[in-house]
Amino acid sequence: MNTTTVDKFRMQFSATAALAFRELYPEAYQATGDSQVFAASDIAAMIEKPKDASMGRFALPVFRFSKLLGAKPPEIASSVSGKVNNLLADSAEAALISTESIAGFINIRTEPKAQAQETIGRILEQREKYGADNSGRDQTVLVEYSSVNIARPFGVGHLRTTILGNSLRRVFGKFGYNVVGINFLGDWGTQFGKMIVAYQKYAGEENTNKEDVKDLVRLYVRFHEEAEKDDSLNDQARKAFQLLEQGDAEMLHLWEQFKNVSLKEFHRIYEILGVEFDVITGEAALNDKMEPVIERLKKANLTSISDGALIVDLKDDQLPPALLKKQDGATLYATRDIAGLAERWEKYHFAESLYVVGSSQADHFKQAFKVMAMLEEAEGLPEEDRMTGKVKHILFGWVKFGDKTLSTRAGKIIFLEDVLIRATELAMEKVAEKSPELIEQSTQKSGLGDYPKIAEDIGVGAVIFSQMSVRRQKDVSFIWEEVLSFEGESGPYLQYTHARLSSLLKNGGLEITPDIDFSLLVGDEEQRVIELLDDYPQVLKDAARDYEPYLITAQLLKIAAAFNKVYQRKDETGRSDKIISDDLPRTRARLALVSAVRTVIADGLYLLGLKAPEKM
RNA sequence: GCCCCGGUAGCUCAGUUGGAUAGAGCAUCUGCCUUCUAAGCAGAGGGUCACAGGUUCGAAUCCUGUCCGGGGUACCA
Repeated sequence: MNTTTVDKFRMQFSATAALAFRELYPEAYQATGDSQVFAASDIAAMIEKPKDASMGRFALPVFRFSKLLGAKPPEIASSVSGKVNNLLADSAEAALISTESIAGFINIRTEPKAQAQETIGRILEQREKYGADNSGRDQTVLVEYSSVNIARPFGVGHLRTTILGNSLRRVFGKFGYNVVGINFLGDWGTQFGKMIVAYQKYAGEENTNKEDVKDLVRLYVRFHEEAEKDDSLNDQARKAFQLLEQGDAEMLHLWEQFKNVSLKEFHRIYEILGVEFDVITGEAALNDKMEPVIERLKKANLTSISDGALIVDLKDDQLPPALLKKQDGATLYATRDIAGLAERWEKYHFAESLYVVGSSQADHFKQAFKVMAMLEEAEGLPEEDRMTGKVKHILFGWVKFGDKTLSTRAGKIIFLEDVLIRATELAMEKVAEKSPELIEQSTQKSGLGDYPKIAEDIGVGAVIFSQMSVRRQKDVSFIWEEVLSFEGESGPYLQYTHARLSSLLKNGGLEITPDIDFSLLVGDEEQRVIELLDDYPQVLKDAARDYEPYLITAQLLKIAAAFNKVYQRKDETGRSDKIISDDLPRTRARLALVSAVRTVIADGLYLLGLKAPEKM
């Protein structure tokens, strides 16, 4: 199991503090025993991070001991802090931590050299495995994401699920899970009836190129316009889908055409985004899986007919019944997701199955999960055979368009590709301005057109970052000037820092080894960087626990900022205090730090789905 | 109506398992490139944490109510 430096020190402090309490307050200790509040493990659990890093590596607030010990918090903090220091002075590991008390808090500092040695040593040894562990071994996690609709545009609205899911897939992989990333395409349903009707009616007069997704989208939009005026079109669409579901050859043929054109297009976009899947399937693949589940539900007496539709009454005032079949007998979205739940459980027996889908579908997933829970209950399955509690809806907010020019064109589709192209164009301008030689040397071209790969990496990085810098639940504002900003908190800022680190290592030209003089890394700025690196493994765990990759984004920004501070530092005379200098031991120590920072930033960028350029 | 989510600096957001003077970025203003990438760094100004009660030694954080915004509310997905 991977432990961090601060964990180790925290345990040492907690054990010593427990002893200090015992010796200082023998009466209270007698009364409560160490199984209550004075056990090292209880104290460890109370430890928190100081508001400001300069106050110490970690802290113990003692307010809650006040009543029990009949003393004021500052007094307790002061005496316990003193006692701990005394006890530590006698121990073998004497000087590794020290404490001081301030207004009810005991602040604990770690000895800088030890902190540096432990953390940097660990990163240099473990490299890209730093922060990884095996806690997920032999367990399968399914992550469903992207799940775009066939024959519809890949719009910016789909960006969030795609980016978020791709990142979660990688984060779980870091912990040794067998992760299965699933792209569950919306390739079935009444919408295809609409497409088919639109195609049959308008393809001729609109001169449609059926190989072009944008043309198909145009037909789809036209259908909705016409249906506004003529509701019978919707009936025709439902009819067409019904025929499709019954296996009508002509309908199937058209459906396959639409599907192939879309898939080709999607793969191109995924390639550009660097998004990967382990399984690409779709609702249509569940066609023969729905009846068996419906049969199970019927057998369990959970179904009923309401207004001519086949439903499951969820016995819940908060949830409407789950519809399995419409009046006309055709299936619905819920039917397919329920069938999918059953199928995936049977196939994978997952530890967790995550659905990365927008918050607007919260009720839909509650319904589907509830249906399965009721079914498992009714069938009396043993606990280990139930998926209940293992399936989760990983919801996220909308992508909002705050930009005025866009909102006035509300309803108009914004193609993701156009966003990516614009970002890449801007990145290219910037590269041309800063490092023109990179464009001249560039041999690899972008999938977006005639752009050098480096411009794509940066532009796409900026777009991905815009989706990964905000908490999941929150709506994210899509504001062109912010998405395309390459300064401050941005993807390119992280990438730039990575390029700078890479460049330093190259210029240094030294082999990076852990046998350096760690006492050369005890400065405040260096220590700040090292502490943030030390926190990284815990951040990864939190990101996995909360399904929140943005935590990684936030940590990388802190690390990059802290490092850039070291990089730009000036000495007393106002000269810049360089990483690489004539002082060989110092250069070696600093390059070891550079190398460790680069390892962590590269790893984090990978987990977020951004490229980590060596130069830019 | 009911249910879910959100409301923190001019803007976009962190901070919400209760803790120490509420933090970043953008924008505005002031500095810093003859040697390691200035896509950077240093600094300034900018706050009724939507509002009102409550719990607590301590509330942006927990509870109750109100207001504002977004979403959902069976035959779309």
